Amino acid sequence: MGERQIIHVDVNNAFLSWTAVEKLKNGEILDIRAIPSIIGGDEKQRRGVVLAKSTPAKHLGIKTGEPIYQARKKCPDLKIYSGNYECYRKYSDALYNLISEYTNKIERFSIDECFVDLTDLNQDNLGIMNIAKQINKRVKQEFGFTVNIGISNNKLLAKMASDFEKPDKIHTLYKNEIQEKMWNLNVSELFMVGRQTVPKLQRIGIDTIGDLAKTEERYLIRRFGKYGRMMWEYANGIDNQDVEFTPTKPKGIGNSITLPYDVNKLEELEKILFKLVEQVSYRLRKQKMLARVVCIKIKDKNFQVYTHQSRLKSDTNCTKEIYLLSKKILKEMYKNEQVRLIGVRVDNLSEVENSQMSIFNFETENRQKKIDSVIDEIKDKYGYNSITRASTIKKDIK
DNA sequence: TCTGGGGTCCTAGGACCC
DNA sequence: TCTGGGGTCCTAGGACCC
Repeated sequence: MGERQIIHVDVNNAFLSWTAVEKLKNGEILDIRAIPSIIGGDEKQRRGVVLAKSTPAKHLGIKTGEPIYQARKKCPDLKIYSGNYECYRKYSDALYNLISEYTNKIERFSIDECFVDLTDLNQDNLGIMNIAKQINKRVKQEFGFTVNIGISNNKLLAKMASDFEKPDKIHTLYKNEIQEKMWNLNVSELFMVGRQTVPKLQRIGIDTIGDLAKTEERYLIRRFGKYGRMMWEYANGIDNQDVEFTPTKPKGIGNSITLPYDVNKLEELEKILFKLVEQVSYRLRKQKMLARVVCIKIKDKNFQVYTHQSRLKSDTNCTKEIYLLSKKILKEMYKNEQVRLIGVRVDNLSEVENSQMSIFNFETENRQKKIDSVIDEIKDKYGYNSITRASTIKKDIK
């Protein structure tokens, strides 16, 4: 069995670039990629974090995920734009369709990243490089945004390679290049080594990816468990995971919201919770899936997060049933704190086909099912917000 | 006007069973 | 009668990713 040929395609500053392209298409003169600018959430709604930044903004030290007010301190005349998920979806699909012309073995890793297995094309390294160049060039010409492409024989190395110098670059990271191109990097650059782990590694004398690679594997396993093994393998460029090109079913579906102001009334939280449940169960039905576990998350005004979960009596995707359990969990866990964020997620999902309906609530479930499907149809036809349950209309939040 | 939202995976501890 | 040990399931929390 020969080596696989895998590339990782990563859109440069995706949300920001896509917004820039859309603006240019709509006749604006200014290319926001050329000035210090960010895509950010709504500060009035208390969602003011940096979601994407331009290269000039990056050079001023602005980081993704940081509060906008902090970014503004670094650059007082920073231009801030809001996001538009539908627009992102459009460009993401366009990119995906372009790559589909080469192979269908594409794993959509996120809205702006994908892995592509090009092994079946029977190309040597040079041939793969030429395909990468073609994709890179075509995306730029046909859509107006740029991508980085990483090339290697497994996903991890391809992803690491696409993260090298940006934007609009192609890099290889074959096994024989690991030492030269990857080992000198700071260990924080390694995929899956995050903020919490870096200081732990530094404390035991590991600063670079090379340091990690040369550390005894058994020692890392003893210290970090499974995660230690993974880090060691990644540092050594070992990764056997396949490109998952058949879309996989979700393991869980959640919806949470940071509230514009802190809330400490149970009835008010319940109303918000209903909206969240309505959306979660709608998406669950769209996936033709059933849930077994409901989990409620609360973040209080001090950013303390806690969760409580409970099992449903039987698998369901019925809005009312999921809501009734959600409400019960919330009531049990709620200690009258000031709530900043509330969320609900369903877990332990299964496909609708292999489900059993509980005999005991067959009748009520049947009636609820009809209500759900009628509401779903209206939502599909006239838009998600065209209809909601009467109880939530009466006293709208806010 | 200070810190989003959607995911996946892992771990630790307790309950329970044989 | 001073109290093993393996296994599974469940819950809460936390790490990481984009």
